[in-house]
Amino acid sequence: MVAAEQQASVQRIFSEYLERHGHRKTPERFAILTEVYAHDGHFDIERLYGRMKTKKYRVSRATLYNTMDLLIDCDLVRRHRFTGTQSQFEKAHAFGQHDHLICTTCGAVQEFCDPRIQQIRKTAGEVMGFEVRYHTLQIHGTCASCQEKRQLS
Amino acid sequence: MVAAEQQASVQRIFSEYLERHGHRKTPERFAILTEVYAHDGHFDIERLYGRMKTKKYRVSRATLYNTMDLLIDCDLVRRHRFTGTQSQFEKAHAFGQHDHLICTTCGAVQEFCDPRIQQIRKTAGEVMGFEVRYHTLQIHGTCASCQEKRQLS
DNA sequence: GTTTATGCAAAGGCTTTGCATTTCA
DNA sequence: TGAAATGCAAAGCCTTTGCATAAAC
Repeated sequence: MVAAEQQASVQRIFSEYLERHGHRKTPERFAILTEVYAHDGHFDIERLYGRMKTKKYRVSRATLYNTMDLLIDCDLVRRHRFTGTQSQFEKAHAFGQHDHLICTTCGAVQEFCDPRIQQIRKTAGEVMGFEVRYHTLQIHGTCASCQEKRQLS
Repeated sequence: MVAAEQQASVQRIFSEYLERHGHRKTPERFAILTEVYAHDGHFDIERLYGRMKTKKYRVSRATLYNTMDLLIDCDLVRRHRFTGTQSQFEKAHAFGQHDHLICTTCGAVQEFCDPRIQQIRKTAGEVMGFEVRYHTLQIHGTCASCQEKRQLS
């Protein structure tokens, strides 16, 4: 799927979600969604705020926080709490499920993918009578680069 | 392992850790470890602070935060960031590895265990040249109780 | 006797809240 | 027109920091 198609797709999903829940379709909300889907990777509110400030849409931080909640609720955005108090966000639609390796030394975040996690999700849900919506798997340790640096010292 | 043996074991581990890293063996540090291992389940700093205030040892919040960092560093305590900004902690020694189901409706946290996660850890580490230390797997969704309530309404 | 840890309070950083103003329906 | 969203600034909450005091080594 090319970027333009993806934009159209997520805009439609968001629009239907807002309608279904009786929320208003404000230009700010769609502008935020557009900006979120214009980039790959993780971002925090401050970075998103900065990116939008330099463009046509200047939205308040409060609106960014509110809109993130909506986008998370309709599964267009995922929230991560890697470390510290600051939340990291990431677009979640039409992307392969992936999880994260987090280096406890340098803080770098790498992505990886293992289909076996789907089995675990399924089993856990069945055993506990839990309706699974999404998961977060973080593997913490030392990245290859920091392992090398440690050897040298 | 009975509780007393476990206490002795983790106290020794902590003592050796402090020695190895040139940290002082203060009574506060051991009192905190004792209190942490006196209870099951998750706790936050405020709860731990409250529990210790009612007992012989009255420690400052700053010392609790500092000591948690040490206990995490020597793998006696695990930190969780389930939701919100507040960290949850949990003793980590001599307990079966487990992961968490988190209800997005009521916030309840259930534990579950699936040995297949070990394979994923292993594979991810090998493929990415990553030295795995620990992982956190959270499955988010709706718990059985909240599913029932939703049906009724 | 030094150096490190503690305790207290203040500062910090991210997030939420309150309220006046705007705008969608 | 009425209800909901926005923007701004203030307030909140958890956590970290600075510094004087106390204690480990």
